[in-house]
Amino acid sequence: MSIQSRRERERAEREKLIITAARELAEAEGWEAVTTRRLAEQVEYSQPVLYSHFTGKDAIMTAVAVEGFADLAADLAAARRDTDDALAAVSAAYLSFADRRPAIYDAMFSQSVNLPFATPQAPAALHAGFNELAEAIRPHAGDDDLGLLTELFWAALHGLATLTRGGRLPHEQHDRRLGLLLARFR
Amino acid sequence: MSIQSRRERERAEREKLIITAARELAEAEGWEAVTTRRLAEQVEYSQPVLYSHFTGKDAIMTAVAVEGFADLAADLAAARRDTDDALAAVSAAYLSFADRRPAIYDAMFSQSVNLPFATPQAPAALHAGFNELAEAIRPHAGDDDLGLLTELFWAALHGLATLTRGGRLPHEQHDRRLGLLLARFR
DNA sequence: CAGATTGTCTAGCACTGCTAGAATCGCCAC
DNA sequence: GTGGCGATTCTAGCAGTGCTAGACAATCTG
Repeated sequence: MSIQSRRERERAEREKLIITAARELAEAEGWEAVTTRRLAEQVEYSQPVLYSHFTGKDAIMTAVAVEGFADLAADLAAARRDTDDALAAVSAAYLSFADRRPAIYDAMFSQSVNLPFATPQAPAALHAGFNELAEAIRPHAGDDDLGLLTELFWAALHGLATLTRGGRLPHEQHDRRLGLLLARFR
Repeated sequence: MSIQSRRERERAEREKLIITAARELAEAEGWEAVTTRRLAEQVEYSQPVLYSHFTGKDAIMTAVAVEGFADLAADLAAARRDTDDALAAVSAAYLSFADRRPAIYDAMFSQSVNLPFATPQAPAALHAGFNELAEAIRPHAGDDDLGLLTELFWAALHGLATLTRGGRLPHEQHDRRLGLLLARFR
């Protein structure tokens, strides 16, 4: 019993190590630099070990994404707590997250399609983040369906984040663009 | 002179053939199925021929994207012409394009980062499409900067398109979400 | 028709994700 | 302690990727 639980603990630690290494490598050099070989070298194990923890590279990216949802939800919650203009603060925190951690943001919202999203089976942290957005919007929802309106607002933030990141929108007027969005939502 | 112009013509035709084959393959099976080998087989030449036309696979995707900008601009222009609610028509046309032709849409807005965007060097078709959006928005811009507002509206549409496509937003309430967006922009 | 040039292809490099089977390690009964 | 046994980990390799050097063939010129 004890010996088996130690093994499971070690296994869990190594799994965490893999996820962390993947995240750091992706943050430093982008996901295309995260190869199974480099990842294995980073955690000082051979490639096949990765496959005893995850079904494949996609699953590793998904695990990183799930971590990211928790981080994002925490950022949004903190932003909403420390201000009296919740909508502006939460929006800024969201865009800041996307800007500071583009690789994780990509894993969360642009890649790894295998995660359940708009269902109860979605990761709890994802619901938590969505709820932070929803609470920030609630005062401005009026008669509109809060869930739908939150989805729309999220989509707008996501569009700004991805288009800016991909060079489709210039960084310059970023704040004014956000200001326009906020004005249209209240 | 004549003989050289014939060669250049044949070369241009073959280049067009490559782009068309890449687009069709991507539309049928997604970009991950578009390998240089399959593409070469499709156009009935060997792989290195591709590299005498394009610097690499990215350049081929970019060429497909440029074609896509023209198609999208045409769709938006047609939508704006045949209606008296320009904003709704253009928005619906945009989302319809993203939904019907996801592979091309990805090439245009999610991949192939090498294209100049928010500069005069951007492809003419891109400016044309942007202008269609801007003209649809102009009546509702009020005192806001039309360019920035158009960028914002575009970002919102883009967010809706990509999140829906990636399974992040359920298809179901799609129309109501668009209705909310339109309501907030006029 | 010979020679030069242009164009094209064959073959191969270095890399990818992933896996079968060999080798090694750690635990347990004796 | 020590041998044996299972679980774990590694070495080696497969089939595929984008891309390219150098051999080959086709084409036009004098």
